[in-house]
Amino acid sequence: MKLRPPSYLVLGMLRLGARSGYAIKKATDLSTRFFWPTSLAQVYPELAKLEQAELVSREDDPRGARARSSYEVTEEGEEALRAWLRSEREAPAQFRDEGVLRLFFADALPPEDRIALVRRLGARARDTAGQMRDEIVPLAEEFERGGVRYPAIVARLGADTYAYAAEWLGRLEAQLAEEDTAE
Amino acid sequence: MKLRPPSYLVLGMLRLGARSGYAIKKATDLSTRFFWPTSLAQVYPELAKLEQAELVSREDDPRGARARSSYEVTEEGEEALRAWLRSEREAPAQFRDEGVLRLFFADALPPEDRIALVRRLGARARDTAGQMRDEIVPLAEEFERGGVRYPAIVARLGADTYAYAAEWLGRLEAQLAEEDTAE
DNA sequence: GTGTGCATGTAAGGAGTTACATGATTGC
DNA sequence: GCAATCATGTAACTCCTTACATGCACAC
Repeated sequence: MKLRPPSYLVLGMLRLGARSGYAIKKATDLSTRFFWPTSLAQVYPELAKLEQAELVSREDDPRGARARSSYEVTEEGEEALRAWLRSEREAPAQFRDEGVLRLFFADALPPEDRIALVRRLGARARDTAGQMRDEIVPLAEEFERGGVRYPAIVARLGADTYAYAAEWLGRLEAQLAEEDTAE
Repeated sequence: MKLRPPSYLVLGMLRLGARSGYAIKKATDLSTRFFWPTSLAQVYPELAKLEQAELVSREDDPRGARARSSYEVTEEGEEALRAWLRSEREAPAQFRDEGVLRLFFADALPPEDRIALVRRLGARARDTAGQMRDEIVPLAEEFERGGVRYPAIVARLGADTYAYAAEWLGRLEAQLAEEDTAE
């Protein structure tokens, strides 16, 4: 079985304490969502493949009459995760943002529409930064108190970087508004 | 025809002076690559669809014996581009970065490997920032001298944001190194 | 009793990439 | 002469998302 980033996401989340496929998906929504989102339709088949490869082990763990599977990372799974974490080969980061694409072509708009576009982008960046600061970072810091540090580090890196971009766009907006009134 | 971001990418690049499918792809590699990459296998079918919808017009424009199509944005195409630039609806930004995913799970590694991982991430961010600063920004500034400002604005936003992330990771690396020697 | 959350999966479709296929032009 | 670049397209494949399908548990 060829392991890809979604495999390591599942492996890593199990290692951090998520037990079911559902829990893994929920955990990603509260943490890796901003740099590696996933869906249930990815998680369940991935778990099945990892079980077949004996990188995770499965146990029945029903809640009342409702069936549930409880997964754990095996020793081989841990080893595979560490090997990936150490490996140098890596696909380049992929960023796709329709908002920035709009900004790139903004010269086609009249000045007031350009400023509105910059304002919208700035507001969105502020929103994202705020969401990370208020929702993602505090959750990650609970793990940090338990000795698991890196989720909090990544959360702060994300929050700070988005905040930086938000400020940058704020300054641009102010500058454009000034130019506009100066005429 | 339903227009999606790649359609507007093609439309916008034609508007900025690219004439052929090949030229559009080359232009994206030198500008939008970091927030909206594309491939020739996307550009050519997109051009054909846009022509059918009469948002672009095509002319034969051979170079010697080699056939070439020269495209131009029609009035309807301009209008469609402006409508998109003004529209508020927008898919959320998508960022996928295997490097950051690794960092998120870095607690599974021994301290020295964690530092090496942070160092690699920092170096990569510095590389990207440098590439933007040295290759993308100067090219965009040529357009700026011709009155087309936003490609340069976006290039600077990207270069500055990556530089910020690179510095952030540099500080983290220094801090981790200090903790490690302190023990 | 009812809505929200927990829980597990499959099927179909969309978006984008890499590989394949071909050939002329230009600069060294 | 040869390599890099210009130029156009198609086919196959991968990855991922949305929609579909189902049903229990728990809190209000």
